[in-house]
Amino acid sequence: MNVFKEFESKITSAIMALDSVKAYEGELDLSRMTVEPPRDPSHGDISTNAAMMLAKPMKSNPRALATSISEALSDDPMIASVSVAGPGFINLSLSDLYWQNLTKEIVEHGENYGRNQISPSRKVNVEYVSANPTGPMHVGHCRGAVVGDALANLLAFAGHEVTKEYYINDAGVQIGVLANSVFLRYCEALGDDIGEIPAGLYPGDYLVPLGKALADEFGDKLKGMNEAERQDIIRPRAIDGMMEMIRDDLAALNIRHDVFFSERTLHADNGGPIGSAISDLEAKGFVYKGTLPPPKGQLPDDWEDREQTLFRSTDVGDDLDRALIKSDGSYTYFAADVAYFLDKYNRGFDDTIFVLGADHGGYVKRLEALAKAISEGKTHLSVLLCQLVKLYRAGEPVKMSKRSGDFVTLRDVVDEVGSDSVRFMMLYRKSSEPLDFDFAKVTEQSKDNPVFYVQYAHARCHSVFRQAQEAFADTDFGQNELKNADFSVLNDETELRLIAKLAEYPRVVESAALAHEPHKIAFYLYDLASMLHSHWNLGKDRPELRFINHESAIITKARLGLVFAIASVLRSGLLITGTDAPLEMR
RNA sequence: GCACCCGUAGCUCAGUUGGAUAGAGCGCUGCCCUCCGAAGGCAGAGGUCGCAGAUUCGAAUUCUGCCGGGUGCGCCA
Repeated sequence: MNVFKEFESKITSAIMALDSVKAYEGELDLSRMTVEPPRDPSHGDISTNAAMMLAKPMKSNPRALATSISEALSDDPMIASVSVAGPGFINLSLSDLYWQNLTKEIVEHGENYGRNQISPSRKVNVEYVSANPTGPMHVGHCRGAVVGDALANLLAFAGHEVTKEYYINDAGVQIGVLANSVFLRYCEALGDDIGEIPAGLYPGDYLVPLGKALADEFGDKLKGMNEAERQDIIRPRAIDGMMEMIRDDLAALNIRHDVFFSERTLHADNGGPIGSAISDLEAKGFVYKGTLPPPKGQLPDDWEDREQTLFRSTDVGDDLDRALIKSDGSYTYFAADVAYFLDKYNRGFDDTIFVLGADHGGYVKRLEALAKAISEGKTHLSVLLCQLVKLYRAGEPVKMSKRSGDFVTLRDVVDEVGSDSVRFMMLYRKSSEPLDFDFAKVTEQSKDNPVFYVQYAHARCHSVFRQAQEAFADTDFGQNELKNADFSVLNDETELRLIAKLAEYPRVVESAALAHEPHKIAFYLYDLASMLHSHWNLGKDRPELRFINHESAIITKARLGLVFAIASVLRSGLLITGTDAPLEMR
């Protein structure tokens, strides 16, 4: 179903059948051979570098080799013409029949066209968001959330078995701070005048309901307890409350995780899971006691050498060894990560992907080192770093201060501009590229707003169906009927180019999945939408090309098949990005 | 000081993993609605792919060194 793979194997067997190639049996490496659409459509439908690549090891002239390969290919009825161009490219033009048959196939598969491009399927864990459960989600979390979710959708569509995971950082000192902040709100709910929220505690109003709930449940009993006792009561309730809020925020962005993994569970039994994870590392020879060198730049004032339990991560690619146990004997945050990764590894994931913000860039090498050390190279860990987002309102940067809850929450943004706009905008850029997000622009209904443009194309397709049904009241334009349309009437150059664009979709899915680049889907959708709009307008100059041909149900049916195919791919891609594919725009 | 990310049209960005004459949107100029949704389309102008070397049939893409911008950098989480 992937055109390029199909012709790759045709080309490969044509090459292997050449006498001049047989002489080199087993010596030629075809792994660098490409079979792809040429940049310039005038060069045909498919281009390959095969001859240029093989010329050197065969001590042959690339153009001569290309000529003999193309002669071998020219018998194929699906190939309309073969030509040799430039330094030795072989360009193929496919026959109309090939594209017509492909249209039928796409109609048959509908939204599943392009699915399962990658085999064998792998078991993949994508961890994303993992915001601290101390408050509502911040805009800063937005990009990683969307990119992670779309990446997970993409990998699943491409054929992997994907788990969407959220790591709850519910074990650090920030949870103690959270509990104390909630306690203050509890006192407030009991009628105390709490005045200004002291520095160091979370000031947000979102804690007020939690304080009230505690007052309802416990009356004033908590006041009589010491801090440790009441923390034991408040912490789990506070964390649950925060996670409930975060889940709501995520749901507003159309995000649902499969697994919420709690850091606390790693600290159970006096940190048993962490202890045994460290023992595991130790058994593999990666743990020692020692001191770390001071940082190279300016020396912190309170710097002192301390002997600690360290992970020899420099043996597996890190810049510095990493501390596992603090000087007071407790575990570092990273130690919990060791146990967490071991847990994932034991759950059998072939790939472990972390989607992190650019401010976590310094963390990448130690995670990669961790995976190498624990799995001894058997599992693959990768980190997708998302660069920061700058907010603008009508061209002016939005000021944000963390003080007194004066930050922009994810919910504020979603409520103002809508989930679809947020998601698509976050995906309409390579994640390694910083992103400017302008409130005014993303609500605009114009070409400048890509999500609108793509959704409009999808709605337009369905508008054609509505119109066609009016024109041909007695004709069934359902999927089962359309797939049996006579596609031989799709023979205009512009129609065939549109089909050729659809033919690229599986390839785009594959390469986006392999490279962990969900933005490629968004860009492809934009291109496809653009071609649809363009073809639509062509119907003004050339009425005979309109989708609906009032003289002929046969032509209309075939063209509606094409429209159906386009709408299916648009919808399929929009589903990966996690945005809606509306039937009409209002 | 070190690590990671980024320098492509006036602006915001793509660039099929090393391919042919480097593309799109915005902005600018000029066109297209008696006609399936003009919320759209067509055409034009606009480039030393940060700089300098290296690798090869071939480099925006790979390597090295600079320049410029961003993010981090001992037990935080």
